[in-house]
Amino acid sequence: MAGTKRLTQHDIAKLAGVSQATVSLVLNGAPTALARIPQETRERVQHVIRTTGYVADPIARRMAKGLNRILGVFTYEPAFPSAQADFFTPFLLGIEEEAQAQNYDLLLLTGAGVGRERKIFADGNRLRIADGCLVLGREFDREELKRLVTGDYPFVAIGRREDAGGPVPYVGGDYANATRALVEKAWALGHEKLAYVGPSGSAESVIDRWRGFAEAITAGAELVLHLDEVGGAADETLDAIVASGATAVFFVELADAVRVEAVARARGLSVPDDFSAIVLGSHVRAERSHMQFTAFDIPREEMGRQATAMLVRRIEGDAPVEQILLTCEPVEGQTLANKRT
Amino acid sequence: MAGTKRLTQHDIAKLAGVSQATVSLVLNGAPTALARIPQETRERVQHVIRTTGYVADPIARRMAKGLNRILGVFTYEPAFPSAQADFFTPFLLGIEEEAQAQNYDLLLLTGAGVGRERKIFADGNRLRIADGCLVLGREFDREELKRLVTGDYPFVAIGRREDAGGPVPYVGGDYANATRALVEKAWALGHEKLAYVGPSGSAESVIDRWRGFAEAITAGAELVLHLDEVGGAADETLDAIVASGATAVFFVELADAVRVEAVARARGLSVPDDFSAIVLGSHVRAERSHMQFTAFDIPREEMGRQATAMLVRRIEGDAPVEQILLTCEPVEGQTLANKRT
DNA sequence: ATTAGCTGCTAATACGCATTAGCAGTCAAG
DNA sequence: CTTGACTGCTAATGCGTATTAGCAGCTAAT
Repeated sequence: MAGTKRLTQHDIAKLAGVSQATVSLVLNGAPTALARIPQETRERVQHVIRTTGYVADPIARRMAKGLNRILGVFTYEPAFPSAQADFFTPFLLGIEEEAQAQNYDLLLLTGAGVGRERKIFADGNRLRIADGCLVLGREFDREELKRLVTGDYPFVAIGRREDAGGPVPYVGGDYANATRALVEKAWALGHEKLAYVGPSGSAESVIDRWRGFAEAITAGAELVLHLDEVGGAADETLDAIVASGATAVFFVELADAVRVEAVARARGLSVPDDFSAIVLGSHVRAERSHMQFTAFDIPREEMGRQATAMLVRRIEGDAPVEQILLTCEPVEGQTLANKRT
Repeated sequence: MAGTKRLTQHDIAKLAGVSQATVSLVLNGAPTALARIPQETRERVQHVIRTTGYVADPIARRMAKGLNRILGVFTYEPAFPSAQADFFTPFLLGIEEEAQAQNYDLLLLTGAGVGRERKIFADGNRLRIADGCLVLGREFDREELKRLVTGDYPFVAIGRREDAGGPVPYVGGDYANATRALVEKAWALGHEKLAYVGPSGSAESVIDRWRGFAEAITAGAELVLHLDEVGGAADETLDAIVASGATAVFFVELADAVRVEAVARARGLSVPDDFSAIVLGSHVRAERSHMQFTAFDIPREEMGRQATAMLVRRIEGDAPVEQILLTCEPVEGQTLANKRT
């Protein structure tokens, strides 16, 4: 490994019989400056560069210029490990695509620490290696977010975020309207007694769903059951649903829907004949379940792409704070019955 | 975005009433040097650092020290886009895990260029930002590989690679022996006429499988059919298999096996009753196929982990070239029949 | 013949940090 | 009271590049 020293512009300069500054100018001088270097000299320098295979050290470049075409990606949970893999992958897909299109590389902020919880500002703030960063995760640390907002470091959140000492630039999914649309659809199909399985607080994504649900329900339908805690025994959840007389059940988590449906089937109940089930979101590998739930689609790749584009805008153009919510199209599915027929 | 200028050690120094050098020493001076700075001064500096939230610029750090705890990950194909996603993800999973354990961040080398083929040495060699890099992909550019081997930049390939101007450090899967084991198992179960569907050349991974197969077959079995081209019409492949009288067919690609089996079933033939099918490798989402093929397992995550560990060894310790082949355990499956009973 | 303007370059500096040599002061031993 | 060792720091330098100011030589215009 210890071997040939890395070539520098100085070496090239000596070989070409010019100064280091000239080499730098030949490589990437402004047109006005380049105009003052005759073709002949330029070719001499280029030739040396080509034959030696010299490439500028990006670190030094960044040192001098202040930018290095790297985007940081910070995830509050490890990006790949199995459980999460399906959650982050679609985002990363879009991010990588757009980063490539914009000619940026990606720095996955990983090291934050084994076992300990991940913090953006934890260690030597390796973040600053990147020109800006994307932040993703189900729940954000509000203190850190505040610090980001107040600071002068370009970043974009994936997923809507409440103001934190100022507006947060983000690209999110419009869960509220998507949820509302599903509620209204259920109402249109004759469902008047509704149940909601999932929390209504904490993370923005959860709040938005509940808000969309709550706003739509004032239109006439009735909320006959709201189970806040998730992941509880599917048995009990089903009991509660049956007891409530709900005809349509809205699940925040696909997993809950899957378990409840399984238990229902085991008891001889049928979805959607005995009650309809609607899932508020799409989940990768949903196809594993043999049942196609009525739901809405979260355009994760597109969110990644747009967030990346927004970040680049902020880095390069000093653009103002933007907040984008992407439409989540409904997914037909087979679990929402028509009560009117 | 335009806002407070980034803090530097100089600012801290002024605030604490010391020199920049002292700040640097307090932050990360060698014990011997630290011993010469009294507790009181150290605390004063630390206090300023804490209250201002200063963090050292990693770029400048790297500039001065030469290392920055970043590992590059170069993929010859885009890492996430759907088709490839399942191929790279398991590797990345292992890589991220180990990188985190070793406290390194990951730089995904992306930007190489839209549309054009990806080259390690393409652009401004952004590679050098990282302290070393992992290279993955089905097929490598041999010229580039040679340049890497000859150069003094630490790297590790994932997957076995032939010498390229010198031995290539890698962590791969032992496909040859895994293949041999499956052939011998088939032989032990009474299969004497074998078919091989898949290429025998080009990429190392393909060569190894064929080598393992060819070596095992000398033991007595007979190769009655070798279809080199893959992805051909499954119909014709099946015709050839049937005509050859082979009792066990080895597939390099799972996809081929799946298609052939489907066509066979459509014709009223059964795997493994009419002929056995063995797949030389494991594939993510293999579970999608309802048939569990007899195969061997490729420990992709472990490969990622070990490659990362090896790379860190090379970066930090100037370790010699290592070449590791991980054992690929056989997967029982239901497609290899016993002919002896 | 002076000036103005152009050409073809180079010297010098900044970027933020790590590191080394060494300075000024104190204190104890000889 | 000189020497040496030790303490508590700082000045200076280098890392490899980008960038700006400007120098020397020449030509053409006044």
